[in-house]
Amino acid sequence: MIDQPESNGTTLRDAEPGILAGSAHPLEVDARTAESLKLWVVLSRAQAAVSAHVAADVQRSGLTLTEFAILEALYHRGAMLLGEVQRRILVSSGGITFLVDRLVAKGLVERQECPSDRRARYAALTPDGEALIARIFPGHASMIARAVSTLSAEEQQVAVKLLRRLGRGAVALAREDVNEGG
Amino acid sequence: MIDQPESNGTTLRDAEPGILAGSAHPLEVDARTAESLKLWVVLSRAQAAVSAHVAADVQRSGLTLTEFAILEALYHRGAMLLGEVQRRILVSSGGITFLVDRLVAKGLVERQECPSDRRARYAALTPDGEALIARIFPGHASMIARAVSTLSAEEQQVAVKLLRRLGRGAVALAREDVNEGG
DNA sequence: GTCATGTATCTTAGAACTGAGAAGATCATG
DNA sequence: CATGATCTTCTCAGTTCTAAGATACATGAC
Repeated sequence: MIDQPESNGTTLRDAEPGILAGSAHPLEVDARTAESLKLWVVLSRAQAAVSAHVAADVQRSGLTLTEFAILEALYHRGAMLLGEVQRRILVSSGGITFLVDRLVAKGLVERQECPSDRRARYAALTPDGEALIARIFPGHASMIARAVSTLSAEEQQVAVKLLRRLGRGAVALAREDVNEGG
Repeated sequence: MIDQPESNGTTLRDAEPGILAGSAHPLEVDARTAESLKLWVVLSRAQAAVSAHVAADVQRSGLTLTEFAILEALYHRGAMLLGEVQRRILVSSGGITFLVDRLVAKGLVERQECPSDRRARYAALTPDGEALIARIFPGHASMIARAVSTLSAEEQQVAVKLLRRLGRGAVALAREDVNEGG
């Protein structure tokens, strides 16, 4: 976590990427591009702000955000191949090995062989892991609800629609680039 | 970056936190909370997806995202105290020392004494640093505009308003918690 | 069969941080 | 001016993760 969490009340203050009036440099982009830059900034800051809440909550159970994401995925989806978990929580292949190792050491997760493919392994919750996630998930959920409660239910629905489209669009664009560039 | 970027076309696929139909467990939260959880998931995924574009772009100049954020802040705001930069780009106090050291080693940034407070140091762009950021910023800006172009200009404005309020609200809530808890 | 290619996980080195605390400077107060 | 509280940066050990390659298995063409 970032230290000096309050200092002078300007932590996480509004972005104002400096492109606007009062900048040390003249305007360099048109208004439309400026709005896109602002979107990128507020998107990152909102995510960081909510993430700080979630991380603090999860940390009280002795878990990192990423560890919790794995437990939650296994809880709600059942056992999954390591590669599936990896793509779902967006870490590298080395990262998923590292994380599952750590959860195994904590006794929360176990590896299981895959009968149809001897390269692959399942990750599955142990009884301890299932008990832990079942115990903390409800509080976790209401904690998130509180963290985003600045938006009304209707506004949250609008935000979900826009963000889902934004995310999907960015992923699709990245795939296009890969296909054209490679 | 995460490897296996395409594999089976389901990377970054839609979240569906597993709380809905077909889950291995019964519904555990009400619809309102489920929508908040979904907001948290799509927020994180959208941020990650756009961030991947930005990081790839910036990496072509031999910079990390965080290094670029520092250069951009100094470019648009002029020299800043290390603590100001730290709060602006959201890293730890150790992190800002580390990052500025690295930018100094690259010849892009220099430290300057603060005449009114001998504890403090300014970070300022060197001519090389200024030339670099001036050269890459326009392309960077249009690259971001492209990454978020799935949303129309009007939708981007709506998203900015909602995300700004969401971020501010979450930060305010965190401060409340600190004041009550400490 | 066997060869080439692709896939799934693991290993390793090291990059990019965080967190705790030290050291020095400043500020507020009596 | 003391004295203590608070900043500001820096140090350093440790954590979390990435990238690249290794290993082992699978799959399809021949």
